[in-house]
Amino acid sequence: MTVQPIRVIVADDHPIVRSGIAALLSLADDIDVVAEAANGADAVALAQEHRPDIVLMDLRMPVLDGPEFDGAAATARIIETVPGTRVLILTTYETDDHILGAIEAGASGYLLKAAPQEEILAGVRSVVGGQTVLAPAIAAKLVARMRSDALPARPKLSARELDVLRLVAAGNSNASVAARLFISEATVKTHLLHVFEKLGVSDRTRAVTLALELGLL
Amino acid sequence: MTVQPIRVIVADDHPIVRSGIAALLSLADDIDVVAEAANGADAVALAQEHRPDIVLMDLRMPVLDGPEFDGAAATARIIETVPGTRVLILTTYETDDHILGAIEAGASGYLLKAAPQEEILAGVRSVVGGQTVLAPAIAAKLVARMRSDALPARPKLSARELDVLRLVAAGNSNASVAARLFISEATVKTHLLHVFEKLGVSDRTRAVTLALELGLL
DNA sequence: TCCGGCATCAACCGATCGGTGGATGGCGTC
DNA sequence: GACGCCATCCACCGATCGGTTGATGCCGGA
Repeated sequence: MTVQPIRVIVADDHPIVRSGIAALLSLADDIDVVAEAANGADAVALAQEHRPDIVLMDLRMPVLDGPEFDGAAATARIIETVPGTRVLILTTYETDDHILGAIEAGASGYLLKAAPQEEILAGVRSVVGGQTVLAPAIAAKLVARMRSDALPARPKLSARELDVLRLVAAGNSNASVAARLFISEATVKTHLLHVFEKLGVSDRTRAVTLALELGLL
Repeated sequence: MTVQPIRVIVADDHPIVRSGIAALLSLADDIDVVAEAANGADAVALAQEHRPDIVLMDLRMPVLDGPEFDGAAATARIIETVPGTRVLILTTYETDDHILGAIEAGASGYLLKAAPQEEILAGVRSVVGGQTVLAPAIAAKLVARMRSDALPARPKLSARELDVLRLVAAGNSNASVAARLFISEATVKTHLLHVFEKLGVSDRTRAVTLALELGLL
């Protein structure tokens, strides 16, 4: 009674890398490389044919004639069309701009090609077990990204200006803002004019959208 | 010539958990527990006093009198005031809503209390080495969060209504929108009125902010 | 054919907005 | 004291907005 091995397809445009990964995986008794793909389109076709447990996907592969499939697009296509197959992304650099694209496309793991062999094998086993795997460097980038999303620049509107702008953003007229803040409409308009000056805009709507973009609201 | 051990403070409001973690860490020759804290304020004070390599921080601790410090706030305070000290967050549940707060506060790692002991020890060593550590379940939550951010709900404004609304959001008057879309101002106003109806608002500013909230723009 | 959704357009009118003069007073810093 | 920033306020006026009437025409589906 033998345990079913993890069936893997390796997708990378560099033959040496592809063979190297395949050779590494072949050393593991519980992993079986069922096919190799040199580009995204082949990866999708082979995945649909073999229905593997995992596709090891290089993020950066050339886009060939016909349907355009870079790593992220191929990932999305596989996840969409081959139920039960997970995609483990291999990237060369942690600075790879396509990482977020692959996240959005539904990949289950992200490892660096430069990772120790044990880490890649462990990653394969974890992903089959339903886990999400992030190489530490990629986790750091992800965290930094979320941190930068959360902490945008902090400018220079006064507390009162922000009070007024918040109420305007919620759809209040100047008269309504005035009533809510117990001030006159003239004061509201003055605050708004100051806001317009500071943000370099000339209408309330743009003031609000820009303030949102800048994280002021 | 002995290697300098990793100096750790353990912060958790439950004595049993605290002792358990401290005992686990004491088993490791390269880790030295220098203090224990029962709440965020104590964690901050002890970190400032001992300047450890790492604070193991429970995310959910009661907020006591005086400065209010839950796990995330204490994390921010430590990172701000104790250079060289990193914070490794321990959470009970991967569904913990405070995880993102801790990320934003600058924590370097996130592990589940239920993780295997080796994983916690490895996490401590990795974080001291400058790496970011994510427990798989937490990585999955982070990834899911980024994915949901990327794929917001998609409602029911027509293409033309969205065209108009986008230009309005950018600060264009109705006349300017009309010129840019090669239509009359009356048409712009009609589209806007339809947008107001569909979104249940009565002014352009609120239409824009709501559309942004709903992911329409 | 009918119907609904969408895109386009007009005229009119009251409400609201944005801009442009002004103004006072409080506070903190030099 | 002078200065800058902030908060508050006024009157006036042209520009713009939102709402309310209408209208036509195109397209796709039943």
